Amino acid sequence: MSLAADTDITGLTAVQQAAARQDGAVVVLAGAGTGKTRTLVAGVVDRIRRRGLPPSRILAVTFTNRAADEMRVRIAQALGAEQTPSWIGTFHGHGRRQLRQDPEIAGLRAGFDICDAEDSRRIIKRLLGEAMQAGALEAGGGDELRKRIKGITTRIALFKDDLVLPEQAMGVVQTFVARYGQADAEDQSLWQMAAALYAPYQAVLRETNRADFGDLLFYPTVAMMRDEAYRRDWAARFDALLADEFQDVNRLQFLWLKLLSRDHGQILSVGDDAQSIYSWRGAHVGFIRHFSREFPGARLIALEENFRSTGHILAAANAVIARDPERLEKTLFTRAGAGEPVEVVAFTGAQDEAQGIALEIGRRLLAGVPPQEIAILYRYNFLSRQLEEQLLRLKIPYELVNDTGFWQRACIRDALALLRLAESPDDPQSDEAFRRVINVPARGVGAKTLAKIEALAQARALSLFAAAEDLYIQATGQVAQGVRAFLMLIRREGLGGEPSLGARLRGLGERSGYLPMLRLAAEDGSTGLENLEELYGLADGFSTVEDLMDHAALGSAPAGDQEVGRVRLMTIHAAKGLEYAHVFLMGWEETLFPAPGTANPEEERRLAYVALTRGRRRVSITWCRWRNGRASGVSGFVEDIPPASLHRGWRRSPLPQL
DNA sequence: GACCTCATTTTTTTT
DNA sequence: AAATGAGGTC
Repeated sequence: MSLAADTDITGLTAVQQAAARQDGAVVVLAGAGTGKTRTLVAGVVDRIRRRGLPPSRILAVTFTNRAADEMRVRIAQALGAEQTPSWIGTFHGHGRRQLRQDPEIAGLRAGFDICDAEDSRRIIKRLLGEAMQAGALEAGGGDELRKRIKGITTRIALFKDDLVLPEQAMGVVQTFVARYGQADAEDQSLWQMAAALYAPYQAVLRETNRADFGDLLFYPTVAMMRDEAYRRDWAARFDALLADEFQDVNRLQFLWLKLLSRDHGQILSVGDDAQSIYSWRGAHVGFIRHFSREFPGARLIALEENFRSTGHILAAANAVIARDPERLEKTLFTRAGAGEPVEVVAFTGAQDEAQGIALEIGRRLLAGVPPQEIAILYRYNFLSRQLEEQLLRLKIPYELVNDTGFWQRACIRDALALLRLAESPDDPQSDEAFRRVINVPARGVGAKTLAKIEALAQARALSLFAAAEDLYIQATGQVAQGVRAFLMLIRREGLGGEPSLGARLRGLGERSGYLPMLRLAAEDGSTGLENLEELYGLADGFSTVEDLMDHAALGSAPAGDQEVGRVRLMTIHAAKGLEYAHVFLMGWEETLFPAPGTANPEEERRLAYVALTRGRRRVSITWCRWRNGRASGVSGFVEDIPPASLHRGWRRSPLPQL
């Protein structure tokens, strides 16, 4: 899709336009490549320009920051920046905004921190440890323990996504086992542990004035359910709601939208049930499939003309998804020609596969295909490994598309923890940050010393930082001196003085010894320094520490992410909503994809559908007979593709136009 | 008691 | 890529 066609709001098809102008509750069933985003953007434009609604009274919601940014840019292009609604954002972003205005509904104070999945896991780890010491729980050690920490954390998140309160959790365990689980003993006990730790976990968050991802929307929604006046207050702020990717909303998100739109019933939701791929995050495809049940009188409009792919690619995708019996009936068609059949190429091993793909990409690049028009998609992240090696070997420039990577890197989080600690050293809210940085670089504070600090903090109701000050104030010796220097640095920094956030971060990094430590390590090719430089630049774009921290937690990748001249590597999930002229789908083996023994085989099928429909002109599926010493056949999805649209082996045809 | 190095192992998918 | 665990040294 060219940029011009993309941004031209007037150039809509009749159906798209009807969808955009439709009044009341409406669900637009928009197949892949049918102009979903254009329609949504046109919907916003229509509400402002034709219906005359003030931009400030329109709320549009997406799942990813990328989608929100794209929508904002397109609306700004159509209407100008000053006419662009400020309530365009992700569910988490909106929830954050609402909770920042009313933190007391969650028992929080102004200035609460948002903690991400890693922070959550740290809390669960601590709680599990305490429960084990008390003999209340048995959670094993090592790998076992790590798995359980993760399992419990994700399950608590699923409780929230389904609007389950801590005190209700025990009662719904069996329901959740049936819905998500393998129903084995391990799964059962994980759900039970999650239910048991849910309340203590929330207590820790509240005591340390923090909210996790789920809380951002959970508390506002619960508050709106319980308190009609509160709900009305919020609902009255908006005249119209618009929701993107509606097939992936979970119960919590659905209810939030419903509570906000109940009074006027103005909600335009857009989605494709055939592309619902986030049930593991609590999404229920039923919300879009039975939309009119929840919004009586809702209109359903289907977009079926695909403007993206050629005929064979669509035929393949249609055939794969046709075997999902639950789906809403809808068949994509295109006016573009038949194009090239989908290729399927078999390899003997994983390395051959990676090499084969790299070589083929090399050929296409030589033939003049721009690198950014090529994407390699895989089911699991680990599949990118060997591919990267081969691309490096052939000197093919590539980019790992990984939305959240940057802000989760250890060095970025360390730097931010330093800043958080300097901001409010006496607040227990900063304890997690303290734990993170007190011994990086090494200052001789290990587990035993930390335990001593924690005990003192506990006994005297101090922050860890304040407790450490007390402990070290008159201690002597090499170690104590190093720690004391660090404590004093933080204490001084708190008094402020540095002009910009970037400069403050840099100063802290320098004087805490963090940057010098990285420089020592940099000789063996560490990327930490580059990342930090990027952080310093980005940080200057924020006016408050809070804004910076929120942004870091909510995980949008730094801009400058749209590198031209690089082949893209990503998971199928990450590719949703994107399109490329040339798409490689690797690892299509029956032992890998669909994932064997999955609780939700239909979702794997939809994932295959998403994968196939990313391609505009050429789609190439690869698989190998041996991977990790195990034999496998080709994925069943390949068998579903009509033979007429399938070609075995690379096709040596002249390369089609983009 | 703390810290270093080395090897091992891991992963569905992510806001 | 990063988070562990073991085993050895200071």
